[in-house]
Amino acid sequence: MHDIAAAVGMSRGTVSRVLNGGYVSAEARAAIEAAMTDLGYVPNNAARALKMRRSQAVAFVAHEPHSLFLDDPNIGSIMLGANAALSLADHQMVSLVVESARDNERVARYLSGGFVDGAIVVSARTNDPIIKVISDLALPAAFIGHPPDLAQHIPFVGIDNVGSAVAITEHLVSTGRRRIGMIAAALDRDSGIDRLNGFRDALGPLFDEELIADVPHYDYGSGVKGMRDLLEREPGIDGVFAASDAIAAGALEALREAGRSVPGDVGLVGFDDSTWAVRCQPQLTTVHQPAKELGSCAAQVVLRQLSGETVETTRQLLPTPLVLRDSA
Amino acid sequence: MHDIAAAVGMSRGTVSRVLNGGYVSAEARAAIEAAMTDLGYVPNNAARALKMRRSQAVAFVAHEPHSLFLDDPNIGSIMLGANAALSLADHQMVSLVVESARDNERVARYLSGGFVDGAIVVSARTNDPIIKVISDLALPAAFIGHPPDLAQHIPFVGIDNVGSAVAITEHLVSTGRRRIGMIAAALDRDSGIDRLNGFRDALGPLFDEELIADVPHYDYGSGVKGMRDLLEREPGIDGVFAASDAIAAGALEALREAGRSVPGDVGLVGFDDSTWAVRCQPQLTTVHQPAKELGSCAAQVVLRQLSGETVETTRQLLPTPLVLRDSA
DNA sequence: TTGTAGGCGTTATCAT
DNA sequence: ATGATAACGCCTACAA
Repeated sequence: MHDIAAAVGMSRGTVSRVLNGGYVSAEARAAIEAAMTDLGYVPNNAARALKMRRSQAVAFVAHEPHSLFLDDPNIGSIMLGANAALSLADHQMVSLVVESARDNERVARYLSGGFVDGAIVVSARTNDPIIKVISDLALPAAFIGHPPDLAQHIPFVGIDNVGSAVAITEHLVSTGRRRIGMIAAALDRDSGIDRLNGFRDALGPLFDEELIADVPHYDYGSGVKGMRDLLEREPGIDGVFAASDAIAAGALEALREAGRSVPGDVGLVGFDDSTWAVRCQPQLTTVHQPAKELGSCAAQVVLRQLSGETVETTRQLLPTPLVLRDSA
Repeated sequence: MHDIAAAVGMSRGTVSRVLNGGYVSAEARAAIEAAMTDLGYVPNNAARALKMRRSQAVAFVAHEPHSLFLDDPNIGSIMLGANAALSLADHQMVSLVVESARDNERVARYLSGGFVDGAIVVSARTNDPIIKVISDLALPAAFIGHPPDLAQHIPFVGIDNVGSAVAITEHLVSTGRRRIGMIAAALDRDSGIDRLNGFRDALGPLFDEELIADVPHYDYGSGVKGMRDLLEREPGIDGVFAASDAIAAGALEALREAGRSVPGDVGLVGFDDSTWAVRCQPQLTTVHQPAKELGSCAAQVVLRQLSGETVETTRQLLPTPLVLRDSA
């Protein structure tokens, strides 16, 4: 900027003013703009951020992306939704991946360093350093997936896993199934626990502890393993709630190899309404998870905080309509 | 930093030295560190970046992520590979999504603003502003997926699409197939064109223009559409090269609905060796694409430039071994 | 309408 | 071993 001010023989103040839209004469503006393209001037965001205490950037922090990226199509949609909303508000979304302890540490530093004005955090764990940093710095933030239990004041946007599980299970019952099992996944996260609880609640007296297969992840492999397990324990099983569509797809495979037809012999339902659901044969009846909306909603929440609004609803649940297809 | 210097009655210079490891007495260091945790000091990266002209951050720019995230599992693996490599070198990967013209513009500004020291760019198009920015600023960079045609000096890491296509096609021929078609995708990108060219080369006199189905994207839906098309044009088809595993999975579906067995009636091969390949029934014979390595390799290239090394090999191809499974 | 000057939080070069 | 002090590139009163 110094050089361009010198080039046109004016002060840097004036140059700054054409950048930020202050009072400047038409001719001065023209000359300066000419010089800018001429000398290939590019504003330095780092300097601007330092002075303004604003970077116009918002972080999107994704935990455990390994499994998420590969088998859960949601994270991509959530990102896209968030990016679209931030983009509209002229903010840059920068997404940070935390896979290792080292990452966790570094990302925490990054968040507190003035490079971002706020953060969207998906599926953080209870004791993540990230949570502490955000809380300590009062960094405008929104959580997706896990409510941040040790920082109740941080806004959270998610879905009602219990209610959704109840609804889909009731659908299974309404189709006449009586020996209904569940492939429950990720019981170390509350989405997993909630879905199981919803299932149990909805079934009431029909619930049988023996018909729960407990698998680690929301992925295809876990689905085939879980279904085989269930079939072995109860050959007469006639309904299955898979904790995710990917799991349901795996279950479908296991059912096929066992010679069971779907939905003839057994009714099968999933969760997510991801691309899996329509790839399967038969297509899956499932719970629609509004991934894109989750992302854009979280972005809005952060943006509102940034613009000084105090966010009132600290805990926001998006609707998850049932999608009835062919598998049950 | 000012406050903590004041708190211990020392100059900010000394405080800075304990941060960066200069000469400082044990007692001074102890006092300062105590004050730091006490006052909850967090270093300001923006200021440091301004002074050092180094942010310790590298951008990961993903184009057209919509289709990539949803149907091409590669982008996730590439990201993870890049992140791992950068993480090891204590650099923060920040990934930027460009979906709209607006995004493109904003990302270009972001790249030139001093927030990042370099960039990894995946599947850029010829006339992306990004390319110009990188070239103009001489920003250390590496491209993945598309060689940056109008900036030949920017390093590129990728795979040999032509060679890989030749190899997998020859395998198809070696299994005795004679009426071999291809579901060719993304013919507006050079990966798409190269795969088609490899197919044509390998087939020689066996090549028949009529047996090429041209579909827009590397996704499942395109696969079923493409295969139906092929079956209609040539019911006697006995071999198919799908331009990606997702396409092959779709083709499998179309073949099943047409009552053709794989690999009995028709041999089918894919490309990518993504999770699709092992989910299918039968599992796919395909070309292994080293997604993770692509990412880490690109990261290394950028890191080398950052450490002052002049990168010699500006164009680097990673090996793509054939993976023989059950579909051909 | 334009120039001047101070400061945002760091690091680095001098002295001391 | 430590303290001044001058940048880094930008914005913004305040003055002119």
